[in-house]
Amino acid sequence: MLLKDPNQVPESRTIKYVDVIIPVPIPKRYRYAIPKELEPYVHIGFRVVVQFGERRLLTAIVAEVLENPPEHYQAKYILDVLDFEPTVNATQLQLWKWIADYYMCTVGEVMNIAIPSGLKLTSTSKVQLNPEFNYFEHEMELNPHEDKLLNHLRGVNAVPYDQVSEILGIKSVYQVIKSLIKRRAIILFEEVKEKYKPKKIKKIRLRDAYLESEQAMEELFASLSKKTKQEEILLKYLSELPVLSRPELNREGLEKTEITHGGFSTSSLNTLLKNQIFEEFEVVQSRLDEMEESVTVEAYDFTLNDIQAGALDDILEIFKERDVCLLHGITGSGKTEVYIELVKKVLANGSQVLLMVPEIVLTAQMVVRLRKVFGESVGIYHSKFSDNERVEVWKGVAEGKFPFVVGVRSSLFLPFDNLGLVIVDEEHESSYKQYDPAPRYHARDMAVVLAKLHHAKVLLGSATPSVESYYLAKTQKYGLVELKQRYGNAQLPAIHFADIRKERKRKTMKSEFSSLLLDGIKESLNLNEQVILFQNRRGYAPFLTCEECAWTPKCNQCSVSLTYHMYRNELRCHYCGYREPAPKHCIACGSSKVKTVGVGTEKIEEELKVLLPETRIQRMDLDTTKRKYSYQKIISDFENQQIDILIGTQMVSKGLDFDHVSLVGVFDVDRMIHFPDFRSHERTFQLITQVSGRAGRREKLGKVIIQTANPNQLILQHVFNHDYWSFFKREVWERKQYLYPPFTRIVKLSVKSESRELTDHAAEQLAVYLRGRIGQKRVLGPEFPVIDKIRNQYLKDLIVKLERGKVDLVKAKTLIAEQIERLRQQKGFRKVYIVVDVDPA
DNA sequence: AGCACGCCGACT
DNA sequence: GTCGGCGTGCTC
Repeated sequence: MLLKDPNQVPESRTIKYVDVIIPVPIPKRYRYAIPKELEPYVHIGFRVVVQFGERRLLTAIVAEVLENPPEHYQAKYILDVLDFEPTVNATQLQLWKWIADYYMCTVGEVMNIAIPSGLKLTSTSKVQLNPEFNYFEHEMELNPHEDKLLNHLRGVNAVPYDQVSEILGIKSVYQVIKSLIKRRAIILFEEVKEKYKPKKIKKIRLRDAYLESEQAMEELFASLSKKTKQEEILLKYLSELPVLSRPELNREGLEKTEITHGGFSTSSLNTLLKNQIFEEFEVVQSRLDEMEESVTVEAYDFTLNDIQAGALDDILEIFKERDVCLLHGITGSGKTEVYIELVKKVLANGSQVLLMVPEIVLTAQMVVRLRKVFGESVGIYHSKFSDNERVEVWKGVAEGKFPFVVGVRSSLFLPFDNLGLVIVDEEHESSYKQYDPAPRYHARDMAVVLAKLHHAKVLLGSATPSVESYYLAKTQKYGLVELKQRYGNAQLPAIHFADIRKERKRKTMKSEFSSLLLDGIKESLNLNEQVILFQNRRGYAPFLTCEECAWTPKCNQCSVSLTYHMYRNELRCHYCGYREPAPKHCIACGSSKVKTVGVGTEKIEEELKVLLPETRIQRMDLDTTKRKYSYQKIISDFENQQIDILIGTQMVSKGLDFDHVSLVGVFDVDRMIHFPDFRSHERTFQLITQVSGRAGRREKLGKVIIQTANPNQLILQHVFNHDYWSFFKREVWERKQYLYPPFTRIVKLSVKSESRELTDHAAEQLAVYLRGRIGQKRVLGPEFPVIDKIRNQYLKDLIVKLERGKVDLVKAKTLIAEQIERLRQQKGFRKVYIVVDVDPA
């Protein structure tokens, strides 16, 4: 690619300009000039290459084309245009802007996560010897570094800029390079390359000449009669592809690997190619099909039952008047089928559909199902996809190949141009909220915004709707449809509580297992049924402690204890990833009485292996599912009853349907209930209800055993009765009392720095500013969070509560931003970083 | 964010 | 004196 000098003076009178979005967290607008010859090719949404600062090249998106030059500076020129079609359409740009404003970040930050990095360019500076430079004439003027670099460059083509410091063995090389450029000894240039490469497969086919007549083919065979290897290859080709009877198949050709992997000689094939009997060609192949190849699922035939059909009608009716509808359907009520019918209808109208699902629900199970119904028109957007795969989905959506997309959070940003419907499944899931990096957006809420931009409808689905969404439905902002019966009239599972306080007193506990739960497990196993155990904490134990001196290993960089992981016998920090071997003796006093405290999935697994030695047990948590397909492997093993008991974290609670699970056991609910967060009750209700939903299918009644120190807690009673409504009423009452969402909007500000004192001072100062401008009562804190140091950054939080309907949100956010700016202007607080999280999860 | 510049201590 | 560390300011 030829790059032009950005500072070159324009030859012509009228120049156009562009304002661009650059992938950088700077809130300013940047305006560039368009060179005359590129002018016809520059349009809104196109990618252009711009120089930003002295050394950086960036991929920018054209946000606006303008007639007038900037007033106070000389604009640089755009260096190149990368597209013939817009990469980003106008609606996407509107969404980006909306998100940047609402979540208080820059459009550049939105761009950064919105487009796959394969659509961005990498710019790597390279240094090269100037061929016109005569080394020997100037040898004496050079300092040792300059001399060393030039000598190195004489042997090679070009060297990446970052390698220069290695070559010279010094850190700051810029002076050396600058001086050499001045002497015209070297050239510094930027090499720009498109990162996305389509996957190509090599194919071969017969030259057409041989298919034109039987005679040609006979002559070919005759010429090969003594060349056995080559003849074999020809025969193989003809047997795989009957081109003699159907010559049109020759266009398709055969994959080269089919020949070479079939034990045929590569060199013979090469000879055939060289002698112009075969020809080689390449086709672009999609990477997207690999995921499903291993999975088989029976045909997915269904008809909606009366209740589902009724729900569908209700939804359609609601959509006549409202844009958003909440589908509250208890677990197992068959929401997915309702979605599918709805999607069919919208697609038939010629509109696009986006179905959003939380990360872990999007498994091969679901994908294969949807493929069965919608075939090639479904695009899948999963977070475990490589960047190249993402680019393929992106392009597929843009080209209209995928009118229907199933995807995670970030699929919101795909280049839809005609959305008719967005479905957000498991709408309550907190994984729809992105925390790091900015934009800290909520995909469910942004789905509503996206749909509005497209004049499309939104269906939110959940068995346990978020309090916010259900409140909006109950106050008539959203439509509401409820599915209160399980599909096929199955019953909701029966909930039992194992009172571990009583069992401990009676000494009927076997380590972490109550007798009620253990007997339940045995009973299920005896009936050849499966069991799911839920413990929402990975590792073996959350910490170690010395019985003699109470010493506990802590993370150096974070204010947490280290979690003990048995399978590697190491201690790990779940916040920064630090690992070290587990100590045999107390580091403080040398005692060997180091004990684990608390319970994680690993410990449950280990104890169970001792209690039930013959049983096939599998653990499913972050540690066992890191590889791309390991999650699916576990799921399919469990489905095929290769596993009797599945122990896991939240992962086991989501969206999966198993036919033979009769019992679900839940550990440690009390910790969940008493977690210090205004959403802890909501989370507990959702999590237990979701995981309970895995128990029992069709005619079989499932059973759930929850271990708790106090079965009388109100929230557990709501769970016991499967009573969402009572849970909701109580929760709404509390939130109204204490001014939490949906009655307020929360903006959380986290102050971060390398020193506790600095963080503390900055947070206190910020609180003063905010109270002065926003109002005393609206600002809570600052408070040190429970974990007040992560990766050597000290944290202190402030909460701003803005009453719904009373406070002008836009104004309030502007005020908040101004106070942050005001703080950052102070010399002493330059090293303080403030994270703004709007609507924190 | 990244990158350059400038000012400072600490080494040949 | 130069090297590299860190604080500061700018990027069209």
